[in-house]
Amino acid sequence: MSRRAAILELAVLGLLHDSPLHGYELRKRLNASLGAFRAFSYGSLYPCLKEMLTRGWIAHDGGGSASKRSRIVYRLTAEGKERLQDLLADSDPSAWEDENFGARFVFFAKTDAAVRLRILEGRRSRLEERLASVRASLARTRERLDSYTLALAQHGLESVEREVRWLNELIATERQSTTIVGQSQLRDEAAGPSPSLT
Amino acid sequence: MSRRAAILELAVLGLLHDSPLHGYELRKRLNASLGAFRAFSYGSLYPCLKEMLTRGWIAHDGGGSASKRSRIVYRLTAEGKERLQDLLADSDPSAWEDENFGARFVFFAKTDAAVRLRILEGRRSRLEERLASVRASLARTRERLDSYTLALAQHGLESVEREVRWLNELIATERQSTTIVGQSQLRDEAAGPSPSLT
DNA sequence: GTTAGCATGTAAGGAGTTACATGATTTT
DNA sequence: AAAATCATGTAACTCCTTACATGCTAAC
Repeated sequence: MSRRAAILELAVLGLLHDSPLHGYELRKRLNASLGAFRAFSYGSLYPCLKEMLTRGWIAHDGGGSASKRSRIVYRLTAEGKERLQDLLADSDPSAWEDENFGARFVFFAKTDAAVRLRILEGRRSRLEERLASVRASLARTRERLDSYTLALAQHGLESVEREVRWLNELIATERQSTTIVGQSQLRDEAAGPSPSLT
Repeated sequence: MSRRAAILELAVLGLLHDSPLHGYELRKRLNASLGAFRAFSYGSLYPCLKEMLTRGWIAHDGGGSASKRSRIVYRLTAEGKERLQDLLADSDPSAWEDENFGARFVFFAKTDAAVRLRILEGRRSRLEERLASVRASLARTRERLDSYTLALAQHGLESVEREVRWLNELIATERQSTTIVGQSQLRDEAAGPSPSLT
């Protein structure tokens, strides 16, 4: 049974939400979208597709008699769409970690403003916890550290601070859109709020 | 047998290079040093210690008769020190990936300038490859992407660019130290070159 | 004297990769 | 017609976590 890695399942559902795809192509897009934080091999993708098929999240045209074999094109079912929303909305504490947040963010345009806001805020508070704990541990051990370890810690801190500022901008933009447009903006998904990115 | 994860072995050798430690304490320091990119549980640490013991990289005082049990304090052997240098110097392509680079950088002060420089340059060229491939894929697909995916890609690119600049500074500093002091600077390890970090 | 934290260890299992096996289709 | 690359799939193996089992030692 093997409780499938949420991240791979999420990514497959997200990609198939746009258009039907076969495994080989799916894997290329997977590693293009998630490329920065994660890569998957066929050895994990194909078994995952198999299981998602039995669960009913996805389907393929097995209808035709002796149709062209080779490519097996999967598409999302209605249950699969629901499942995608559930996965995106799920706020298990691990959802704020680097990889899981990244995977959710990639498919942001496929969910609604309330969920987006919750994810962004969850991520931000996760990063702020991390900042606090790193700063504390740095204050405790600063004297004992060589300059390389210090330089790494410093660079790490600044990266996290940068991400927090980025999240602040995104959150501000989301709130504006929500306030002005109200609930019914679930329709203008494809465009998104276009936050400033300088 | 299980070809042990280089990263855990490296970290243990690096920590014991400073002072003898027992497993429990080792794990705390491990997750403090590597904290940002990696965490280990006892379930991987203790078996690793056991194997490193049989390989002769580390040793513990089994000499005393019925000495205080409970804590088992490990120290680095001469072979262990060599092994640490080998691991730090090893330039397997995977050595430039995030986690592996981080682990090497943490123990930079424990190796010599030539190795440091090679690692920094290896990491930089790895990042430049990544930049090139992300930029290429972005150029190809820019039109098809929603603004969220674009924002994430943009933020990711800027993070990598920032790290490249950071590496450039470190490399420049290393080169200066090497040129001025020559080979014999292996002695002033503990201090390090103190690059500017603004 | 009992709770909390220190300290060591192991067995089962999860999540994924590598390497292999196989065949179709396109390119040269 | 050979070589490359598209396409699917599986078995073995790696690395690590979780959960458990066990006892010591300090604090209240």
